[in-house]
Amino acid sequence: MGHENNIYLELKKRLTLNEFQHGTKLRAEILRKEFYCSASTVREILFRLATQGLVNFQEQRGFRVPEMSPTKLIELTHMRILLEGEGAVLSIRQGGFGWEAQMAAAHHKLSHLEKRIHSLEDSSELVELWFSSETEFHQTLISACGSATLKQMHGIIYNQFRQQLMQADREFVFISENIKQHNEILEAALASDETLTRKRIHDHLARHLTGQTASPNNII
Amino acid sequence: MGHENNIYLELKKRLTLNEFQHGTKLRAEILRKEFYCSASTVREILFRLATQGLVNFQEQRGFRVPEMSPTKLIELTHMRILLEGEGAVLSIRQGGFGWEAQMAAAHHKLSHLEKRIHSLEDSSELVELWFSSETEFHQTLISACGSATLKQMHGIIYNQFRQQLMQADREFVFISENIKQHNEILEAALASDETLTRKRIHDHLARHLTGQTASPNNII
DNA sequence: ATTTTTATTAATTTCGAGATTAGTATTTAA
DNA sequence: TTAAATACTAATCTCGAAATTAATAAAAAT
Repeated sequence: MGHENNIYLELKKRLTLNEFQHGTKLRAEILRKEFYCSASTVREILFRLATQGLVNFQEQRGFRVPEMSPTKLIELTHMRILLEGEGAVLSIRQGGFGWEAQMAAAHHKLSHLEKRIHSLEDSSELVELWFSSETEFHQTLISACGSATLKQMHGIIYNQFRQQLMQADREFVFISENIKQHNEILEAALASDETLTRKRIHDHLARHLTGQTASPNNII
Repeated sequence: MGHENNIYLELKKRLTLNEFQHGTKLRAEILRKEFYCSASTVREILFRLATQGLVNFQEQRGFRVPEMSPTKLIELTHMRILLEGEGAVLSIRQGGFGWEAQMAAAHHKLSHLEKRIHSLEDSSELVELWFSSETEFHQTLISACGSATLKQMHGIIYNQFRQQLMQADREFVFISENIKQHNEILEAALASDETLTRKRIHDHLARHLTGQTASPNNII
């Protein structure tokens, strides 16, 4: 039926949403039962995910979900600042009105959600929704850069970033600082201020550069 | 024996050295004979290479070597400028004496080779050697940046860049402009001039931003 | 003559089993 | 008792063949 690609996407989604525990062994023989396919097919998929950095592979000892690593999170953050900064600047130059409208829309969605979450006691249901809205906001930011390659690279980095961050960041969703920062990025972008946009993307992500956000202490 | 990884590296090397023609179909059934392994093993490897962008995959119609695309080359060049610029600046800050020595060594090797090629009629034998020296020079440039992630991303981009460029650039190896540019990059880096290093990396690669170097006309 | 349908061929995709290797428990020797 | 050697178990890796799908050629219909 050729649904191998579906399995690939499903596994990728689970890995980026951190539905596996860090360090978990991913046995083809086990996963095959869940997806009703052969172990070879799963193995093929795991290799693909390994090339994207979402699973680790060691010869003769199989596949594992990568462990958390403060260093890695810092590196990924640095890459995000670099790629999103560049992508946003290019989008400002080439995006035009269409892009600006998309930015406004993406931010509106995200902002609305953040405010709702902020005023709720139990927001666990909305967190998943927030994740996808946050992704959309940052993707839209670079969407008009004109380079499929840059967007693809950013995708790889972003997914690994998510995987590293785990649920550690859930608390931050509540903090009004986050709402403010997304708003500031939007403002700078719509004002076509390239330098300021770069700075605000940096400031928004800077909290991950200290090696704090990935520490087990921060997990809810 | 677990030599699958060797096959992976061998194929990767061939793809980046452009030993296959652009657009060539890569049939697992054919390649398996060359490597004395099964078609499944080859298929697994081709999937891995596809994730790196070195081969294209289409569902139910197999694997192909990517076609040449001026647009793609421009995008890859842009990424190289971004990543190498950043990596070089970080290396300047953190590399110290050890890195400076490595830079000098890598440049010396490359420079020596370029001069020899420049004074020869038939340099086809040395071109392969030049390729690896050029790679080493640019890798050394970012080697002390302190980010394995950045280096890995750069590797992916660099390989695709090579693949796109094909033999189109062989002529340029002869041109003294190239020797000069490598020298200027070294000078700026050893002088710890971050802005100038960035500019010279840009200028060195800028000839690929016009959409000329990938055109079939330029092929020797 | 052109298009549509059907049969043939050649490719891709999936599978389960056999071969190999790692990990663990047991036995033997010092 | 500890260390080394051996036997056992459970995993990974490789393979060739069967099932599926695409590409092509031949036949039928408009």
